[in-house]
Amino acid sequence: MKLSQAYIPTQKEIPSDAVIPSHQLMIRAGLVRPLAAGIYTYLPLGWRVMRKAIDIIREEMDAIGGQELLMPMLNPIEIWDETGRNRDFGDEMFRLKDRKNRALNLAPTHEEVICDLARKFVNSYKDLPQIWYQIQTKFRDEPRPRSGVLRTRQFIMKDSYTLDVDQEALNTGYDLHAKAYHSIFRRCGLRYVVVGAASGLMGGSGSQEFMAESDAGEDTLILCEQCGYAANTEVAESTIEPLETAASAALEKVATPGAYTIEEVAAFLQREKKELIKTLVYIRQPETPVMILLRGDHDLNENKLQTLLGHVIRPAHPNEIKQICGADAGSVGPVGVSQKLTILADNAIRDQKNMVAGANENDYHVTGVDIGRDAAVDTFADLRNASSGDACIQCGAPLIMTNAIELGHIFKLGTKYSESMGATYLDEHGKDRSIVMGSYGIGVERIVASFIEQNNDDNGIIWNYALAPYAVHIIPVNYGDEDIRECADALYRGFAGRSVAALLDDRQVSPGFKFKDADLLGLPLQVIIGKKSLAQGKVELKHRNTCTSELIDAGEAVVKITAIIEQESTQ
RNA sequence: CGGGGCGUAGCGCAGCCCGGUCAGCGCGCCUGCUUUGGGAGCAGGAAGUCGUGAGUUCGAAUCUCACCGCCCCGACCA
Repeated sequence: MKLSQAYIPTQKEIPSDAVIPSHQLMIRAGLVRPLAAGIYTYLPLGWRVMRKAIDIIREEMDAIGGQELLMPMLNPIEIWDETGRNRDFGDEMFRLKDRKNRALNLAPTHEEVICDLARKFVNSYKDLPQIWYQIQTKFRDEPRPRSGVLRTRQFIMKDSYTLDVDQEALNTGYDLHAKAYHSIFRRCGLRYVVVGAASGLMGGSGSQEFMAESDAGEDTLILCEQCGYAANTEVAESTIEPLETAASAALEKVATPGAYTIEEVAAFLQREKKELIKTLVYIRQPETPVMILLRGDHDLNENKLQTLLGHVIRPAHPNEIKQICGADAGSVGPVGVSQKLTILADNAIRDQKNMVAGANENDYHVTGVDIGRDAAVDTFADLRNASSGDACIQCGAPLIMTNAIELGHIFKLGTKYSESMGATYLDEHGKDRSIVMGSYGIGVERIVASFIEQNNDDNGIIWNYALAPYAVHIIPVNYGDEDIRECADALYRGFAGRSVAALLDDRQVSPGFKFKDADLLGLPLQVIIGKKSLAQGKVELKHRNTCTSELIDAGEAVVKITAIIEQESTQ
């Protein structure tokens, strides 16, 4: 491609509303343009990168026996009612009506359509297993689109689905996907980790996420560098050194005027935060109140609470707390509270003595609380967020926390969808059984954005060969100079003849302008053709990643560069 | 959905407090000449319903109200 004719709108200035590096660079390098909040156009250069990622995904999916298909993104709402997810997705699903007032939605994912296909066409165990996948646009009305293309309302996803006879067969399809995902992300050149995760709206018995380590990530991971334990904080566990057992003390009610938060109470009573009991009140839907006790320096993990209770939960409203406990949030606690209340406590406060809790009377706390003696705890469980410095549950080493971008997520769905939609097959004994399903997603934009987050410098993007929109950037310092132009054109033709994707900067702009643009676009190789070196029959070959350059014979440049690309592409 | 910020030329911004030659700057764009190894120089030029709508006022980019849009933090998030 010749830059003089290309639609690659680069810009020097950082767009004011882009905050993270990938977002800034994707706009500055002319990869994408926003149309509305969370909705982007992929410009020619950006789409070339997307296609390269898609090609890699397609190759690896085909390699595990996946069959590509394409499902409609416009769905009749009825299939979503069958599984209950029309309700569960809530406002996150785009809904619309057709001219006959029939309810439709834009698909946020495709389990329902897959299940509909499966129940129509899978009859026998002989039809299984199947791996079906597509690479297609998804729609989600995110409450808050953000971070450029990392969280958008319309995005491209590779989603695949396994259909199997039983759990064991599902495990095989699941493992194949894990293998394919490793190949995909490794080939893309991403630094990533695999973690245990929560299944959320998808349901099912297990899931793992493939996470790109990045400060821009919305997820937080707990990692053990010693034994490799890795989990999303949604589900991460840790062990805590119990506090050295303080001596039991008598209960004492003390006035704590104006002190409501853990920080305020700790400061007022001159106790450490971890000596306080953090008391929260939640409602197990529809209306059962539950009291949760945590150590003052710990945070509740709602995902764990929800899993424990097996119901949808929500924090109690202030007026509910007042009604249940007789005091406002900030002054409530387990001591002397109504016996009807279920009290759950985090493992970390089991057997702790001489702690401080709210007195269920505004502006009062009680000291000397002995959990075993004074709090009618129904169940102790792991309810807190694991945190950096906690001990690993596997090896005891200190855990670390890191932010990450969710690249892919693989789920063992089981029969949640096949049962509700009646997707069954006949087994060897002629018995009707539900198809066992798995579901597996990859966010294509997130591959691109994560790569840029992990591979950039002050001057711009640093592509690898796997994702680079073009492999070589030809930079004639002065395209108006006849010798330079002839050399540049010859290289350009030479690359075209060898199917090497090359970009030729044939614009009449200053050399500095071209260099800045080339570094911004970040193609792996730059061939710089200047008057001085060309007089010696040489051109300059510059590597974007190392910023090193060498002079090579102009006449051999095409052959030599083609060889370099072939060699480095396969590493 | 809570909290904060923003909306003025294609992009980045000033002007708003204190209403009245305030329609302005930089980059980009167009024309001409010069220039060609790190976002060139000179000269000339085009371009904005000041987000939208009401209101206050003799007069509104500026004050008031409502609405719309965008960004950030939180909630939420397969």
